[in-house]
Amino acid sequence: MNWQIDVAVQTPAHSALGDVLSYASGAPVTPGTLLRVPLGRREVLGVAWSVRQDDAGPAAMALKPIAAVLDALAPLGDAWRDLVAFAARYYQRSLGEIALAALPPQLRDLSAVQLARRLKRKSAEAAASAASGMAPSHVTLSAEQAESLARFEAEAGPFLLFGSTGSGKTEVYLRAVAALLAREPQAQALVMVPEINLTPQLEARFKERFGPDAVVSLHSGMTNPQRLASWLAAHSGAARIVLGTRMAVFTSMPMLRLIVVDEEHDPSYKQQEGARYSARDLAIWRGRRENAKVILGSATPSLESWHQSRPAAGADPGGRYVRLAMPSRIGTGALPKVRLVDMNLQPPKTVLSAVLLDAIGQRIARGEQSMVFLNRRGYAPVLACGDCGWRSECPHCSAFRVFHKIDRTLRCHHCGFTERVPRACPECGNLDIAPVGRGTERLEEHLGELFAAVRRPDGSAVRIARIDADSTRKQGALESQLAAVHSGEVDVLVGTQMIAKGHDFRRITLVAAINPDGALFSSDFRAPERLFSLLMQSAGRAGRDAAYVSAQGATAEMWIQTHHPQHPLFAALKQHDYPAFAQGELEERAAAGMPPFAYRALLRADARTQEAAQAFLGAANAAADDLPGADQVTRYPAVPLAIQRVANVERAQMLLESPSRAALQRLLSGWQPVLHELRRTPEGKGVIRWLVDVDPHSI
DNA sequence: GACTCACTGGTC
DNA sequence: ACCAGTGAGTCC
Repeated sequence: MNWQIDVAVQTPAHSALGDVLSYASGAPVTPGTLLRVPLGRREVLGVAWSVRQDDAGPAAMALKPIAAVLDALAPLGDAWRDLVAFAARYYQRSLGEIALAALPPQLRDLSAVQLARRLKRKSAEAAASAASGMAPSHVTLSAEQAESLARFEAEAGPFLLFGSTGSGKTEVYLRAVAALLAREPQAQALVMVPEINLTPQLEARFKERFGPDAVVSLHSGMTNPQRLASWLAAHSGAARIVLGTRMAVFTSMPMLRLIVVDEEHDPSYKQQEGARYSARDLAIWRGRRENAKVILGSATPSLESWHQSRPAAGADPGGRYVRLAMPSRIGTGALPKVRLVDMNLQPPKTVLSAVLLDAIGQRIARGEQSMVFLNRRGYAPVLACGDCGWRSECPHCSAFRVFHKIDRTLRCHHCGFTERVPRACPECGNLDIAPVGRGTERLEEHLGELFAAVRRPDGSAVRIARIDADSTRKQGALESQLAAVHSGEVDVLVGTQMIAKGHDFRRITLVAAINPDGALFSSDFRAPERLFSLLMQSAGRAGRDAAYVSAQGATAEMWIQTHHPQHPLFAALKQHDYPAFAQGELEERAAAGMPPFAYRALLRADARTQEAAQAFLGAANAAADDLPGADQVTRYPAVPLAIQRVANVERAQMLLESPSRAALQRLLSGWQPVLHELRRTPEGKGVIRWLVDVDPHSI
């Protein structure tokens, strides 16, 4: 008896190979089973996708036999394979690429025997550790929380939990999970957060409530053995709750019944390399496929989710999501007062306005903390020569290298190229080369000078700290720096948006955005949305500890320095009025035919020269004319990327746009084989790679 | 995408 | 003679 097994292995979408490779087997294999198969002269991990009896037909080609069956592990379920297949189709990647990326990396290196041994050890450990029970919650729910939970239990969803910072969204997640686990003894829940940094505090809260054995984490900051252990626990059903970043959306969870996507608006949910999937959108799809309820939570939802959760009105039947609103902050702490500083009224080149400095000074005098953020790390974004006009360009990229004063380097933030700062101008030898503009390092230094003479209530010197990607590079650095802020060792905290996300700084009563204007008139249509969300989140950092704030008699404040104080974005922000902001943005998007009222995709080409990249895109554009769906898709001409060259690779892209998602999908799938062919033509010469980005985040 | 292999140019 | 680095071709 002979069987033909079609296997998903890691092959890219742009290879001439099909989605699956066929192998011979003397015995049938359940689809979803992990296998080791020969591929060229190596042996790789694969997933059995489909199985056919192969007795009748003459062997068209001699198939290689399967090398090993990893049958110690339960096969991956139909639902998991459907999710992988959907993601591969929708995001224009190969089945194998998605499937293998969705499995823990260490599985690739284990033989059948090693895996079996490992599983045996795991099950012995599981039997030894006594099942730990749930700790009941001692928190009393607010009326809004109770109402949201009641509707969550009564309706099917998907749900958008629109709750302002401090409204207690996490408690709603915990209760929803607790109710599920109590009701169904096998059920599992998946909880996603945008950043690795946010997993430890969430993990602590979940473990406290559900016991340490019920909860596992899954994110790229873990070691391979840790990831494998978590994945196996999820796959076997032993772990009731999986916490993770976007990659966790693919975790095999046989009894998945609930998916939470916290801070669903966060751009981190969109993978930006390899398969460019949106974990939030896949969570919705997966929830529907597996009959799991989905909660998207945010204080500033993505406009897509906001629009999708609009209530019915007149002829409009409304969106597909159920909107649950929790507008109030828990406790007595009011939302912080938003104060705009009109920088047009300040002396030219002012970095920190006198009024803001005064406000920070008052906080210091009262022993309170302030947080100042600037979205640019390093000392200065450019180093320039005053004589000859030399500037610190990166030789490999079309970008400036950033001056880092701490280690006296010029670093390219795009390709990593680093050199020591030259003593004199490399062009003309002039010794007078100077930093232009400012980053967090310089801001930290500047604040230090301004407050050098100021004393804290106990007479000691003012302490200023900085948190950004540079200061937290070392393992555990972020934790220790956060701890220093919490313990009150810091008076003024300087940082990038890293400090605006999620972390509770209870004793901070002032938050300031120094220079957020760039996003107001950016060519990226999502920039205002991101800015609003960032400012709202930052404001949410202030005065979270109501008791502390009122005991101090202080009012929490959010300060914004801007040259455009009349901008409607700030008007909405002052009122903490996300709905007003969203309505304005959505009206603009509808008028301009932009997402969520249109669907988009990008085709990008990387090549040795810009001409080669554009020639490829031009040929691709011409070849798309007659494809199905083309009549409903607008194709824009190829343009260089904003940062045209990175690491000596020239980049160009073209935008596709359609009011119909289906038409766009049809065009893209018809295009795929054409693009493969193109690489072999003269127009494909010099193209290093091409890629399709469906629902791109920035263009 | 990951790998191998054949080929290049550099060095001892 | 030996290698690191690179480009082209293969993978059921």
